[in-house]
Amino acid sequence: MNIATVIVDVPALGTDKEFDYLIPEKWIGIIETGMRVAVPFGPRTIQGFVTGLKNDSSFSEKLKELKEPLDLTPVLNEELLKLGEWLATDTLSFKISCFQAMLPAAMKAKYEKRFLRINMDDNPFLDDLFDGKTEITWKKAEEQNILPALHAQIKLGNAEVVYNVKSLANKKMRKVYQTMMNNEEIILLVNSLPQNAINQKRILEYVIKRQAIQYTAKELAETGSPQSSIQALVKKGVFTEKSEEIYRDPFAHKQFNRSAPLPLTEEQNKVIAPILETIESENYETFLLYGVTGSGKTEIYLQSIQRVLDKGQEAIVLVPEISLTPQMVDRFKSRFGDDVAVLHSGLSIGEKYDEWRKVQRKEAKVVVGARSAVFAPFENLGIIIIDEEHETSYKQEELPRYHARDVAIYRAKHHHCPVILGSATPSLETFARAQKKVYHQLTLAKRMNNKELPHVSIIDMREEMRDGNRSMFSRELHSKLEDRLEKKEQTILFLNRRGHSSFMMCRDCGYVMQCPHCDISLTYHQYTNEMKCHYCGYISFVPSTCPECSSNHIRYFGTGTQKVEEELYKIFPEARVVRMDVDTTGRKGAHEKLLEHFQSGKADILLGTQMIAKGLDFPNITLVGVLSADTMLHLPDFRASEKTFQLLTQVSGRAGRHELSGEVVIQTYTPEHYSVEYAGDQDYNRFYHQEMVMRKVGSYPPFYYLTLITISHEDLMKTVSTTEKITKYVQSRISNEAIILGPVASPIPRINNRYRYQCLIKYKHEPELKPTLHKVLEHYQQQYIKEGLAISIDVNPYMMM
DNA sequence: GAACAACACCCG
DNA sequence: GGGTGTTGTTCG
Repeated sequence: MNIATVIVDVPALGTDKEFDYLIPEKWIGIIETGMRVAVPFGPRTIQGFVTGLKNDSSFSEKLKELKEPLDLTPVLNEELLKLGEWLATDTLSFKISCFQAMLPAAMKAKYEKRFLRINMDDNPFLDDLFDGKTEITWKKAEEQNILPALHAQIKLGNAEVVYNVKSLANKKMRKVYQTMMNNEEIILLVNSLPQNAINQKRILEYVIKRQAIQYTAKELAETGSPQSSIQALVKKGVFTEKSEEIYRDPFAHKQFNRSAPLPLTEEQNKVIAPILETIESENYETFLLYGVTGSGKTEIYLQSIQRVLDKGQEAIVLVPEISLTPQMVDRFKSRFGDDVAVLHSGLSIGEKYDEWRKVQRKEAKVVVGARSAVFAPFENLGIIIIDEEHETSYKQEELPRYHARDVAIYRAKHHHCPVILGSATPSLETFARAQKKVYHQLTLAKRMNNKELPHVSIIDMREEMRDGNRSMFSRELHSKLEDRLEKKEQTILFLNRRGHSSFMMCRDCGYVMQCPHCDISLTYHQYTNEMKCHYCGYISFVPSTCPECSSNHIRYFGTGTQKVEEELYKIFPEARVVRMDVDTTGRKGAHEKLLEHFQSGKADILLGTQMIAKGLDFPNITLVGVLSADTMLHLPDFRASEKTFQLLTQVSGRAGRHELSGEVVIQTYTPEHYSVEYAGDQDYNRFYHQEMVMRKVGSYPPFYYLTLITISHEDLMKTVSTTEKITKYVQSRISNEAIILGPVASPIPRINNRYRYQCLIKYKHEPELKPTLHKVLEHYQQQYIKEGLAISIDVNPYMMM
C-alpha cells in the first residue's frame, strides 16, 4: 500500500475528486486512511484528507509524493469518511467542505508562504531584502513592497518560495517539573547552596513540604521565586523539565453537584421501556418523544444514556444552540460528570478543539452540543438524542446545507442504535412520519408535577385599538402586569420581532427608507442611532426630515425591544426590567449573566426576543405576555403557521412550571388564525390536522419534498434568462409528477446589488433530480463563475428567502 | 482556490 | 521589446 488517495483542500467542482499520491518509504505503514496530510498541488503545498490506500494508480503520469502526515492518528474514521461522501452527494456540496464540517474549526489548514534565501554570499542587496535573516514571510514582503524585487531574485536563483501547511490547532501545553531526589538529598542540597540563594531554597522547601512527584510551573511560581531560579535548579539536576498537554476547561470555575436518577412516573416508565429495549437489542429505530413542556423528557434522555454507558457505548445529545444555557449543561454534567464533552459556538476555537479531542481519545462518552456535534467521532454509538427536534437551527444554512436529523438517522443506522427526537411541538414532517409508523411515537401527556397547563387568554388588538387603547399593552396585560409587580412575582414579555423590525416611514407620503444595494427596508438601531441593512451591512444616518417630501413627520415604526423597555418604564417606573436581545447579549457570557440576574429575583420583568422562548425554567414566573403573536405569520414561508404555533406554545410553557400557577396573555391582530387559536388551547393535534390540510392543498412537505434553486447576478436580464434555462433543463429531465414553481424573483429580489431569482421544485420521488442538479452546477459553474453568476441549491430548504 | 501560461494590448 | 492586464487551464 504505497499510494494514498487524497481529497484536497480546494472547494471547487474541478477538484472535488480523489488525487493519487505516492507515500514516501518512511511514511509507509504510518499514513492511514482518515489522516490529514500535506500534499504538493501544482506549485503549492496544501492540506488533504486520505480517503484510501492502494497499490496502483490509473493515473497515467508520474505520481507526486505526499509531503507529510499532519496527524498522528486518523481524524476521520471509516464511518465518517463514508458519511462525508454521502453528505456531499445528498446536499450537492464538495467532499472537502463536508469533511471540514465534521471537524472542529481548529483543524482547518492555515497556509503560509515564505521566501527563503538560497544565496548566502556576501550581498548587501540580499541582506537588505531579507533584513539580515534567511527568510521573510510573504505577508511581510507584501507590506514592505518588495514582492517584485524578491521575484527577481527567484529568477536569479538567489531565493525560492516555500509553502507551509500549518494546523490552526494548538494544543495548550504547560511546563511541569519532575524531581527524582528524595528528602535527604534535597536537604543536603539546600545546605550546600550559597547564603544568598533564597529563592532556590524557598522552592526546595516547598518541594519538601509537598512531597509530589511533579510540579507545574504555576505552582512553583507561587512560592514567589522567579523563573530563573527554577531554571537554576533544572541545571543542577533537581528537576527535569517536561511539557504536557492540558485541556482548556470551559467549566473549570463551576461546581457540579452529582445528581442521581430520579424515580420515573408511570407514564415515563412506559415511554422509556421501548427505548431501553432497542438499546439492548442493538437495533436502529427512530423514536418521536412527544411530550408537553415540563413532562420530564430530559430525565428520559438521562436514563437512556445511563443504559448506553452501562453497556460501554457512547451517546450524542443535540440541543438547539440557543438553549445551550447552563441549565441544560448542568443537568448532563451533574449526572455524568467528566464523561460529558460540550460543543457549542460559545466556546473558543481552542476550547472546541479540546472538547473534540476528549471525544477522540475516548475520554468523554457523552457529547452535548449544537448541530455539528452530530459528527462527534464516536466509534461505538449507542444513542443519538435530538432535543427540541422541530428547531430550524438543526439545518445548516451554509454549505454543506445538511440537516442534523438526517445525519443522526444515517449514523444510527450504521451503529444499529436508536434516535430519539424530542419535542412538545414536533415538526409536521416528523409527526407525519410517526403517524405513518415510520417513527415510533412515544407520548408524555402529563406534566411531571401534575400542574395544569397555564391559562391562556388571546387578546384581539384591533378591539383594543377600537376602544381607544393605542399602547402596545392591552388592558388585560396591563392589569396583570400591575398585579404581578404588586405580588412580587415575575413576568416574561416576549416580543416576536422577526418579520418586521423597526423601520422609518414618513407619515405624510409613506416613504420608507430602503437599502440602496438590497431590496429591503433599513432597520432602525437606537443604540448606535443608525439605519442599518441586515443583509449587506449598509449603514446610513437617521433622517430628521423625509428625503422624499421634506416633511418632518418621519417616524420609526415596528416595535423593538428598546421601545418596549422605554414604554414599560413610563407605565411602571418602579419595575425592574431585564432586556435580552442581540444588543444586550453580544458579549460572551452576557446571556448567562442576564438570566442569573433575573433568576436571583433582582428583576421583575424579562423582556426579549426568540432567545427567551426556550429552556427557561424559573419557579417564580407566573405571567407570560406575547406582545404581537402574528408578526411572523405573514412571512413568505409555508412554515410560517407552524413556526408561529411552535413559538407561542413554547413561550406559554414558560409560565407556572412549579408551585405557583401561571397565566399567558397573547396579543394578536389575527385571533381567528388557527395557529394562534390552537396555540391558545395548547392543542397540537388540532393544529397538526389543520396544517396538514393546508400543506396538502399547497403541495408542501410532508406531502412533497422541496429543492430550492437560487440564481443571482449583477445583471437582472442575465439572472432571469439563466434561471429560465435552468428551470427548463430541470423540467426536461424529471417526471411530470414533479411541480416546478418559477422562475420567480426571490422574496428579497436584490441583495448587495445582485438580483436574485429562484425556482422551487416540489417532488415525491425523482431519482434523476440530484444528478441533474449536479450537471447544472458543472455546466454553469465552469461557464459563468467568472462573470459572478452564483447558483445555490438547497435540498429541503428551511429559509425560503 | 491559486499559480501560471497564453494571449491581447499598449507604449510614442 | 517589454511591461501590464485578462483569460483559461490545471492541479496526481
